Amino acid sequence: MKENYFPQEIEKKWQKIWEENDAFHVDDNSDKPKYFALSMFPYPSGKLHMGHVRNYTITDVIARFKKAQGFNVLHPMGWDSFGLPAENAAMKHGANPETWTDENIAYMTKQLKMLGLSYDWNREVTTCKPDYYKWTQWLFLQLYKKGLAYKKEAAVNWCDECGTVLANEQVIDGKCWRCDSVVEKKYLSQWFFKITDYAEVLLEDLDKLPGWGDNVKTMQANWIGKSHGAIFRFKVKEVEGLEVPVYTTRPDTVHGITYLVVAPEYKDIEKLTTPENKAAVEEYRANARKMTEIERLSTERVKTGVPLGTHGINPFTGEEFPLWTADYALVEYGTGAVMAVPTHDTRDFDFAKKFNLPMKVVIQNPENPSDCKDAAYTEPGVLVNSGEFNGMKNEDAKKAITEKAVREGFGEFKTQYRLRDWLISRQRYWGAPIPVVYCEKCGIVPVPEDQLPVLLPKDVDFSVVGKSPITTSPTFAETTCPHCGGKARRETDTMDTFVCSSWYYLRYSDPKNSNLPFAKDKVNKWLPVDQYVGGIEHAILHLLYSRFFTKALRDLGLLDFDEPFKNLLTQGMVLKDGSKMSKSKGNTVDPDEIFENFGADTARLFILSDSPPARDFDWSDAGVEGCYKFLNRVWRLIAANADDISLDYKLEFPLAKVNDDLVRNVHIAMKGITNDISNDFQFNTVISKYRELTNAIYEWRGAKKELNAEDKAVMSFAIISLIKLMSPVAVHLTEEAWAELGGKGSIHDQPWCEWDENLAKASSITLVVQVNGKVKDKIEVDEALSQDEMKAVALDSPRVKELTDGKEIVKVIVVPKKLVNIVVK
RNA sequence: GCUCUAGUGGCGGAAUCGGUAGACGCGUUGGACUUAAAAUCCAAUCGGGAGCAAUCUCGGUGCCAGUUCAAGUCUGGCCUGGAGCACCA
Repeated sequence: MKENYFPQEIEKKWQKIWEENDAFHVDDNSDKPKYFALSMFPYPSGKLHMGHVRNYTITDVIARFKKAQGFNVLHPMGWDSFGLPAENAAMKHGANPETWTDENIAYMTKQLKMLGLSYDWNREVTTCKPDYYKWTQWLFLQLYKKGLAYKKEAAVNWCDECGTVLANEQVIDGKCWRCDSVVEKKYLSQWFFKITDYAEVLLEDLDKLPGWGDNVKTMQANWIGKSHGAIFRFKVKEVEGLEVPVYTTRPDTVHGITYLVVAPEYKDIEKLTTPENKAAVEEYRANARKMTEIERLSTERVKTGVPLGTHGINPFTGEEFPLWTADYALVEYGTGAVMAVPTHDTRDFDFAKKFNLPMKVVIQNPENPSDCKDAAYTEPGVLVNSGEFNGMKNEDAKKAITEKAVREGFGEFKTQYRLRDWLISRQRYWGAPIPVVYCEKCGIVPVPEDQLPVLLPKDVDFSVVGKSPITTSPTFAETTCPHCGGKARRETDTMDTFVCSSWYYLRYSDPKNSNLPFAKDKVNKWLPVDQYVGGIEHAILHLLYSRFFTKALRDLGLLDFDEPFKNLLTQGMVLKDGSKMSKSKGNTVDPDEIFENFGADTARLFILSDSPPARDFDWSDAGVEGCYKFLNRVWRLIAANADDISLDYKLEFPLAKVNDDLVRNVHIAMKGITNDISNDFQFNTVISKYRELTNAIYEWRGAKKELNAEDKAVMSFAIISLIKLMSPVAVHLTEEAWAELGGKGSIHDQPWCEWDENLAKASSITLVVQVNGKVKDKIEVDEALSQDEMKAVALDSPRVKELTDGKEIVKVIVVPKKLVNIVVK
């Protein structure tokens, strides 16, 4: 074995061998229990960044650990390869998005292989390839048949920079999630997925996911935004037969209504406007329409609005109140109209203050009544000024008042969700074409399944601005109706890339299937994913969409499980000097350089070493070097002792004779490392245990001059165990060492180590002796000591005698195998 | 504002059940080896105080209370950072 560690040489050698042997091939027909370890697949942007390295290393170690533990592990990789950057790059360089994407995939594949990841590349999935997007289109058709895909005219978020619409979830602070430019409102006819049909079950089933972090679950719950309340319908004094329904979560405050607000886009707003107010209302609405999201937000809660001139009638009191329009009422939520109770809602209060509208207190805290002159009172209380409901607790009144409305026919109980339907149309080229045609006679006609895939046209001009390049194809749009054979036009919109990534994990179970997206038995065998690892930035979008897809496909009978991802690990960001690595800050670290200078094993070890996976990780050059030095230290340890190590060592002396600390230390490490990986993947402590064991072997070896036969067995046991324990992380070094020591096959096919509970602890224990809760002495004692004996030993300690001399011992607390606390006065 | 999450040495972090706070590493300092450097190895490293010294002593896990023989860990209140949502009626 070479004296020095040359990672570059070793790593290339083994990567080649693994590839030639198809070493990580996964067999569908194994007797072993299955385990599906999944990383979020990357967008092929060009090069791997350190976030990828962290993500894939974590999953790889999990996959290898589970494999060693006897699972049949599915650990695949693929490419989320549709999307705008490819199209932009094509425009910029006059190339084709496909070429650009293929080149990036090739480069990044090379990098992934250099990282030594144990992927079964036979199962690679690439969303922009026709053999994949054919099935994205097919799934669209299934959802369409079920009524879960539909087209409607809607106010949409328009990003001018990207020339496309965005889903609600893709608008961040009024800006585009991808290019950061300001998002505008536009009215367009677009395709939607009816995710709202699944709002309740998407919320409820979060309880079925104990393996997800609470942060992600609450984010999803907040996004779905369930609330309980009531609908009340108000008659309009000036317009016979027209009613304005409102949704409220505070039916208890209904006697306090002093005005009512409808959104500027409210459907009946024109009927509700009197001729005298028409001009002002029109102007207000026109302004609201022009406003971008960001402008609407930047008004920072300064309320605006204009009166409509008409009046509503409160069926509970007979009182009349004015109708207004204001943009703080949202047309998409509830009924688009709000009953305003300024005394008990802060927004209504602000609005009423500004426009000098009347207020009426209807809820009070009897202990500390408020007149609501300076602020709304939104706490619980008792009803006042509310007729028959006076004196009732407001929580009880919610029910009683709604019941009255139900009885008298002007209201009902209502559960409301914030979640909106998922807008999937994109006016872009580089996506899966939506497989429908528009026929003059037959209307919307889905493309028959046997005509899939609808291929992206190649004869397009990428230099066009403000519209989709796909529309420039002279051949694409023009087609015939599959139904009547007449003239028809193809849909030129493509699907949001999140559609493609909402089902890719299912395809891994059966990636080559040309008859179906996946066979039912295979998908049921491999799924759900046992461990999903990825960034927290996908907590809402991708994970919610994937959950929706899984549930919809279950209802279509395509699979038999409810949730796609059993356990979710959201890894923290990789930082440099305290801030996120980014090209603009110039603080990026190129993985290629790390591979070249230190090797992939160092990169893998370091990225796992300093922080637990869920926390942010601060990259430091010194830390990388520290890990490189450690691997060198391990190498030297093995190389220096290689001649004394035998793979068929025998440690066959009776347990009682095992007073060798090294043997115990190895067992302690085995137990500790196994537990640390099993409990929340605490790789940082796993690596500190590698170091402890390495230090212990060095120390043990340093204390001996000559090794006798038994020593050699102990040495062999220790070093081979270290190699085994480190094999999921330092994948190349351990493989080389295993081979050099004469191991057969691959270290990565060896079973995980097993330890003896009796040996996985120190031979004696340290009895901690406290006086009044403070540590005063430590005594090495036999573990078998009874509680009385422990007490006796503690009281016998000279230190204790000294400290308790002349004092009264009030109490002695004995914690078995640990501690004695003597309480004195 | 609401929801989630975190707060421990110079730094990253460790500490199954409430039971030795600071594992392991980085950094720093001193030393060995070397003509020298790199590499490597050894030692020290939470703060204050006492002592020539071994050592002893006090304080210490964001802040303030509480429960307990015993609190980084449990309870109540507060402060700060991070993330998400945000006029959702």
